[in-house]
Amino acid sequence: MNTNSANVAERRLAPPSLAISTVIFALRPSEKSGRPTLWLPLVRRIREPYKDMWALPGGPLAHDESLQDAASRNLRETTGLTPHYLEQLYAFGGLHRSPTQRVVSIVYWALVQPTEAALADESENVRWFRADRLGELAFDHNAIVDYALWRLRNKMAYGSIAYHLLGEFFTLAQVREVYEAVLDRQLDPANFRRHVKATPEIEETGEYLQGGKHRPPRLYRFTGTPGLGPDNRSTP
Amino acid sequence: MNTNSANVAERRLAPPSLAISTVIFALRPSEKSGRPTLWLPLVRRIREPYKDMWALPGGPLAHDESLQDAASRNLRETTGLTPHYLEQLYAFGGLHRSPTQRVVSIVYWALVQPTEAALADESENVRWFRADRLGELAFDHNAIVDYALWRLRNKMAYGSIAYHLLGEFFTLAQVREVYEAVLDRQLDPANFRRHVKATPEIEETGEYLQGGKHRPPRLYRFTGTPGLGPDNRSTP
DNA sequence: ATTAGTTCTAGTCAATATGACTTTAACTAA
DNA sequence: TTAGTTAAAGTCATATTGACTAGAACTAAT
Repeated sequence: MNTNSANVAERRLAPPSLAISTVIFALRPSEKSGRPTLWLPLVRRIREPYKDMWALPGGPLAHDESLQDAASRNLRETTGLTPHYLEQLYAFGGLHRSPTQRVVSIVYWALVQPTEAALADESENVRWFRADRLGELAFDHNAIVDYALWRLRNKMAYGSIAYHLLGEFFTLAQVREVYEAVLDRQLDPANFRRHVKATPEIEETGEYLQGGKHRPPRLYRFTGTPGLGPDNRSTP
Repeated sequence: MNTNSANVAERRLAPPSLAISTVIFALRPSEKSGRPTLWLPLVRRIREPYKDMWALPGGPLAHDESLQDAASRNLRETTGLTPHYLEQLYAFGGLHRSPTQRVVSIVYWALVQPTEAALADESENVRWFRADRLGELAFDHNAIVDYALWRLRNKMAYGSIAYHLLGEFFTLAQVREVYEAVLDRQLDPANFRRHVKATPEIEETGEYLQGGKHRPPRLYRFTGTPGLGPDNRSTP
């Protein structure tokens, strides 16, 4: 608690510093049920404030990169991932987000495919957590993740965002599992199937997924693009 | 065009500067038809770059105010308005938004009621424009306004945002006019009425609007709150 | 005072979308 | 061959939506 008057004076003079952070979602099989669940990677803080606590990956904005590039680079540096979906979440700028200085964080959120997520770097200081079992994070990062989850559920209910959490080919049951994992409720398989098949961006392939102990399901492919925002183009 | 090497070196060293801007929407009667139309206030730039061009109201972020407070203050200082609705739009951080330095702008958008908007300060350097007839603005502000309009239309199609552009009491026809102005298409009065009357946040008053040359319409009141985001709470 | 003109308001009706449910198909494992 | 499993298609009742009709309630003109 060394908030002496010199520090306060310094803080008042210095402009707010700008940081970029990312919330990265991927599906991984739950340890117990084996069903897909939402996970996200966090990094351990190695210095004060909040030393040793888990936090969202993030860092400063380089002078020669756009916000989106900074988020993308950041994500690659900490986890080795290249996301299929990356969008701005929100700019967080409350006065007391960090105890030592005023920080404005522009936060992005990303979706990565499970094959990629499985290869992601994990180490002493980078670890994946279930999105619904995070514990207490550094700064206001719990609130940020909550908001990202809320946005994800919202987009899921409408747009065709679920496909960015899947690989190139998938069965309709897999799509349903994504929805069930994110929205956290069961969906009627027959009605869900009817709904998805009415989406023009979903294309039948001639292939079937073999290996199950039941009738082999047809494989589909997603032909749509992410939405359209001001930068990359997206956000309803 | 004085981008000499000294300037470039300076720019590379300096961290990106942070600014807050606002897109302020209000309804005003169209000059020709008299029907309500979307307008927004712009300020004339009094220095380079883009000297004498029109731009969104904006300014720096003070050290002791939140992003939302900064937007709110900014809006009050340039137009004298206190909006009923204020929400973060997007953080714009492209590399070449400003020719002289790297600027990251966190942009808010606001809705004000027509009674207020009518009282808004207007001067040599502050003027209201029809949202669909802006001409060329400074920086990337045309793109920002376009995006704000897109977001407004999106929210309008779903949520109960239209009421923040109206006064405390309104007729169902007035609500429909707001939708028609923003979405730019005609709506069936009877069906629209059925839709709005199914909204629980809309409350009948015992009053009727007199003075028209036809059957006097009932007045209604909006009892809902803005949505819920991370700060103020909002954004689907 | 009557009538025409206007918008408000409450309905009808058909088409479409949605949720709950049933049935048949196609595979594996015993 | 049969039981078990999920895929896939279809049924049916209900809810929502768009297009439309008709009476109610006012003003303005005749």
